[in-house]
Amino acid sequence: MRQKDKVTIYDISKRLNISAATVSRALNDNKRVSVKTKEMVLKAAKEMNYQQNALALALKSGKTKNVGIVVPYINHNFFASVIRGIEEELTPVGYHVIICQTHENVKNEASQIQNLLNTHIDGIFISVTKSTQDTSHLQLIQEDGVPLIFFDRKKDMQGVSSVTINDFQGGFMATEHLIKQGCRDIAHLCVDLNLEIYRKRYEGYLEALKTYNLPIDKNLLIEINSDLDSGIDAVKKLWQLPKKVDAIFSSSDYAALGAIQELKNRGLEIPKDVSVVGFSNEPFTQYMELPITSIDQTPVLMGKIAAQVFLEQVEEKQHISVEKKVVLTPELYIRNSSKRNASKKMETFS
Amino acid sequence: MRQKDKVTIYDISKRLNISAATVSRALNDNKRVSVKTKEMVLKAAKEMNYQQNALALALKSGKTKNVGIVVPYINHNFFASVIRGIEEELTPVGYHVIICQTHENVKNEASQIQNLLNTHIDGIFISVTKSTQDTSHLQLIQEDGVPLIFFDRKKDMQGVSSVTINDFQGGFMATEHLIKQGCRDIAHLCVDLNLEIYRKRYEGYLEALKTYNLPIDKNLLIEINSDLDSGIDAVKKLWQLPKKVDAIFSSSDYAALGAIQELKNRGLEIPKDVSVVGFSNEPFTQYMELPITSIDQTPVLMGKIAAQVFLEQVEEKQHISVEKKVVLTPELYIRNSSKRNASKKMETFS
DNA sequence: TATTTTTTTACAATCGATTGTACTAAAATG
DNA sequence: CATTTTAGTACAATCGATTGTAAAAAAATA
Repeated sequence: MRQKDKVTIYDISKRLNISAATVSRALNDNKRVSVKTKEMVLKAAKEMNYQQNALALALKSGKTKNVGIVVPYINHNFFASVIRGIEEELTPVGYHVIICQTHENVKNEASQIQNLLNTHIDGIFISVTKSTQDTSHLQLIQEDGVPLIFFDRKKDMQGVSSVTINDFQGGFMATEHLIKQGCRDIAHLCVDLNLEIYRKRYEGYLEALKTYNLPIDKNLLIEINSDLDSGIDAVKKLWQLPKKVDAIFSSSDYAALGAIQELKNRGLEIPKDVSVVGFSNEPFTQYMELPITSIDQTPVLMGKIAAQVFLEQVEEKQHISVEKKVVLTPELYIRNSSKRNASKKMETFS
Repeated sequence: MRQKDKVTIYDISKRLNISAATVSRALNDNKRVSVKTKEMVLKAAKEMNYQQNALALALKSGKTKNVGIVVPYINHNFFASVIRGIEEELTPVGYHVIICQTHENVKNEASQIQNLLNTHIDGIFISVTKSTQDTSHLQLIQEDGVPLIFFDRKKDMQGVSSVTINDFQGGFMATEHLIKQGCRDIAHLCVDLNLEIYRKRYEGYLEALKTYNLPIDKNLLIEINSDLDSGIDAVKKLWQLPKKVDAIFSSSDYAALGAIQELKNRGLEIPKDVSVVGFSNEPFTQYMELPITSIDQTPVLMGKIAAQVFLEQVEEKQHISVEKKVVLTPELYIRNSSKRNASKKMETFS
């Protein structure tokens, strides 16, 4: 059976000697069709293995039952997990999910969006690139009347919903945890402060220090990229300072790992001499010999909530698309890289 | 501009006082339209910001420029990377990628496929679930005349192309490497031997032992799941044997990690006492304090090749869809978990 | 039985682009 | 100048499903 052999309502109508319109109405359980005819049509449809042509429907209705997801990288655990969450929520209600990646490039972002709009998508989920400043390509989505939902990395746009985590709280929790473990001189490795998510984590860190009456030392703020080498470099910089820190809170798990490696190289004991906390709860953090304490961003949940927000917006009959800002609470996973009480002897892995 | 405000060829035709057919032909650079008219139409189209309606085109042509990818889990590094490869290859030529995950459940697999076929997909890429035995849902794809391409986990079906890695060679390489490091009693942790990929790795392991005239001891074959605990259990079982092994080749990186942890718990030195090699080159293997030697499956490349095979098949004018079996060569990444020469002192991480 | 009301079904337009056929010009030929 | 050829354009059908309007058939009423 090739595509062209697909059964249509016309085939059914011919076989039953009724009009295609009646077949269509019968299939849609319209009251204008007699019960007898309905049964007849339904039976024939089943026998002939009729499948509704989604394209024709989409052309007529303007709804494709497809949504687009735009992320920097699809194979990063965080984004893949958000996508999974969205997918799990939308597939059961008949949507398909189209994935696009931008490689952190705004130009790609714009063209992917243009592409999606052209495909007549029913909605777009996006986590913007690090370099996205101008939002004109995002406004195109609004102008087309397509629901738009930000997750994690958002831009401030009127009428656009978003699902994020409370990065401020995450930063606070991480720092507070370190303080409660007895740490007093806590360094912070931060990624680009121009980005809201990283800035908020930094502000949370500051707030925790303030709350517990600890001094704030600007020298303990090190700017990094989100990679292993940055963590190594950061420790090298920190150890050039006269006063040595006894804890590091890194906005990146990768940098936290690099920091740990460099600290060990210098013969320091973790967490006894220096405690370390990361951010993102990347899978590897729990697999390490020395598992790393980290903040979990609940990405699957984030995806699910984003999907729910979308569905609400779509089903909103009155088109009063109220913007909705959902902020999820991050979770602290305490592991051996910061567990001072349990650190006399290194526990079994896991 | 709402959906309905989208500019159509009729809008252009009205403005220029010509027929829509001429506009269509002009836009498609048909020779039956004069150069003057073409220029006029192109100019108007640009001014009015005309965008071709992909749905109408799809309905007419039967081609949607969408492909489906079906995988067990989208947020597993391997699959996410293959998807990325496919996406990178197909997006530039105008395709969109629709992702479906099966959660290793055949029933989901069947319904996802049914869904995709219903959406008039131009092709389907699939890595089947572990439990997929019956292939009737896959045959539906063929019967619909939709190109089907297997990657990694395939089924033997006539006329269906596939892209896999040479698992036999991977098993051989891993084992040979251990032998060359001086190991003589090599255990193998294997996942379900009913699955071709795992069975081939096992066969590669056997072949390497044979090649180097090492005895084959069935007691050194331990069946595992692909997780950390399985690795721990495997070592416990192995250490109940009278003779202790000096190397472990695991078909799973996770189990390899578990094995390493258990070995360390027992006070054994790695790689001096026992060398360990994993499979898949999961990202965490290189981040460990003791980085793990592993076999890389080049997933991004696998995706790209799969996409190319698909494109060839689609562009095949004569519909002589020749089945094509591409087998990629795996790569061995040697790291400290098996590097005996360099193991007097543990090297810096990375 | 005649008329009105209700039920049921058919016709035709629509969504937007493509394409075979037909027709009207203009250019080329005798 | 008349006729043939060619270029350029218009008309209409098509893809498959939906839906407003009209018409036919059946049922209910006078």
